[in-house]
Amino acid sequence: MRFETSTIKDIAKALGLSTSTVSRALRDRYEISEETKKLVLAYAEKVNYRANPIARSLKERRSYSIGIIVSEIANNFFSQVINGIESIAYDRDYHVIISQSHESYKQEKLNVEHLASRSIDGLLIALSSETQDIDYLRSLYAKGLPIVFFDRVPKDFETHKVIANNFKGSFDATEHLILSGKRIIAHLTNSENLSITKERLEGYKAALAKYHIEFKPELVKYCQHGGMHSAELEQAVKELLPLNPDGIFISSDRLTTGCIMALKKTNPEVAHKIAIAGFTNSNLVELFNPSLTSVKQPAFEMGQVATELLISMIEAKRPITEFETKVLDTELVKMQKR
Amino acid sequence: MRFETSTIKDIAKALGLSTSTVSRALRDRYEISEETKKLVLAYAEKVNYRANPIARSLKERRSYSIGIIVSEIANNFFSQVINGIESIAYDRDYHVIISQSHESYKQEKLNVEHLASRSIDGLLIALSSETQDIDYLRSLYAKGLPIVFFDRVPKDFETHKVIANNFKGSFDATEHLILSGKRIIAHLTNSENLSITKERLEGYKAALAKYHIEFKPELVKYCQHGGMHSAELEQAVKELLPLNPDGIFISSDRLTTGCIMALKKTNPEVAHKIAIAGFTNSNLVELFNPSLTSVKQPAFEMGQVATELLISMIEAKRPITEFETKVLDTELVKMQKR
DNA sequence: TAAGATACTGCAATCGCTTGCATGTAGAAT
DNA sequence: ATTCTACATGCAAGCGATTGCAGTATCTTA
Repeated sequence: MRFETSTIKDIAKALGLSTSTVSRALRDRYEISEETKKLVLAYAEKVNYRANPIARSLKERRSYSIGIIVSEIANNFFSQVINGIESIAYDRDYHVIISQSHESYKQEKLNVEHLASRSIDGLLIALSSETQDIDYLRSLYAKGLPIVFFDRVPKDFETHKVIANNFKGSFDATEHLILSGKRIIAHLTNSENLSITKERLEGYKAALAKYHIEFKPELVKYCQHGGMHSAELEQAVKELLPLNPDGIFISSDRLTTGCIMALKKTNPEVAHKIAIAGFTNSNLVELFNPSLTSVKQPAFEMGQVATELLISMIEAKRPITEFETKVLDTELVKMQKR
Repeated sequence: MRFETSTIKDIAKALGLSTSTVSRALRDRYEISEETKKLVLAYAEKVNYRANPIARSLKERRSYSIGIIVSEIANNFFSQVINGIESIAYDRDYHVIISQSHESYKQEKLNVEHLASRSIDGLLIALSSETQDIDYLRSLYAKGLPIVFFDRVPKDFETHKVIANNFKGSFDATEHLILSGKRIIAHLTNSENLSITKERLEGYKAALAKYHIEFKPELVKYCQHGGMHSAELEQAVKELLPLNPDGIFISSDRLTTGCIMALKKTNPEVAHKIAIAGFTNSNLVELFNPSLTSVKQPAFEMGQVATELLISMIEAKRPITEFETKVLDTELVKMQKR
């Protein structure tokens, strides 16, 4: 099966022009007379001509597409980020190619390298929870692949980054729990590798400190796989409950929903007694039972900002030396009274 | 900024061979001596050579990528389908490019045409709720673009299709409501254009008929935009409530969550009195309050089957004349006692 | 010894598009 | 009449990989 379309050559032949003239007419170059342009444009329209982007990519050595790596698209936060990315990319005539790491380092590396070999012009990436070694990214970056990190960013990698104000988001959520009378506040969080894990832990600690509540390391549980495995979560919950927490602050979308699920499953009787505050961009929070206080990240905006930065890198005439880390504010959505 | 990689030419120069020899060695052709092959392979490995897929696509007139159109990736059903698609596609060395129609016909058409011009080898599509005119798809299909429809399929379009057993899924859900004592069962559903809407309505009617409950058209509410706008849903709920339904059967993922949300928002006092059964692939159903009975579609499997069919079309030596419509069974997950 | 078989390797065209350079024409300026 | 400028168009190379055909070297076989 072959997919047939007309080429610049067909147009040239039909109009008795050379391919160069046609190409230039289509690109509206000054060398071509208005008359010829009209002729070409009209004919191109008639045969529904579409430039072959593959050929153009080969010639111009760029593909007008940008790669995205997230852990899961079935995650409210990431799918909202992707919507933000698309909204900007399509306006600027870029295409996006989405890949999922499923929180696996191996998968992430494979996907990135696959994308890179498919001539993406730039990469937007949120690291997987397993990722520690980012040398493969450094090497691609050194070869000239523009990269912008968002949400989960590496520590020492000089490029643009876009993150939420994780410290403040965590601080606010924890403070909210404290102000509603909770004193034994557990913290369920992601892999220690992640930037967001560290920042959110700091916010949590700071809120405790402000109200003179002692920080107890045993109240912090890390989930290596970011809640991808329910066993991991149930284990964490099982270890936390004997410490009698009256509140839990949870640091990611998947963990938040997963933790409530685990609580309900393993200890339904206490599920309603523990106040929960967590990061989540789910638009179904209002339906949850037990209900919770959520920290919403500006996901859509994050995607937009990251994409703008990436495109600016891609289209930069000369190497960029000044990099920004944009920090966007989160929003605290307090638990509904019921 | 330019992204530098080594080409076949570089290898040829370094090894004092011609590009054709290198190309043939890499593709393990019989004309090349074992010795030369080893040499080339070793060097290619050393410089981390990756064939430029753009160049290969141009030469071979195919891109090894397949396009996907869904209404929203932020939808459990679709994101699971996508995971199924990926699982097969990557195994067969295809890449996937995902686009969202956001339930808009215009957007859908735009995206499909964009994808087609980017030389996708085939298309997997679930129609938007607005879509009525599929001539643009017919024309691409006629030009040789393989297309497989899933979930939301058009009526008269001769190609492979993969759908859930919507009739049975709806029948089971409605029957379940009846067996739990409900008698005034409303039906909240998608745009009338969609195949799934018709099939699910039939299942609903059949269940009513089986128990000699009269079908009342006024108990059926259509949402043109598939629940993309909350106003639309709230309006539907507002019109339904005066009819005093004791059960509602809802026919799509987004509508199901949206409807519960609308109920809670506009009429919290009755929200718990109405039994709800609906299609949804959300993995958070257990958290919902009020809880509900859900019809789960075999989303992952649907993606897999559709992809296998599509790839078989793409790789077919001669035009295909026999088309299949695969029907996959749904699963009824009954409401949890609380 | 000549001719054929076998094993390797390279030349060059091709996919569709872009673009530097050369060419050609007409009118204006010297 | 000669030179210059402006405008319009075409030639051909090149992006990276694939592949039909041709060429060379070595070895068989009659």
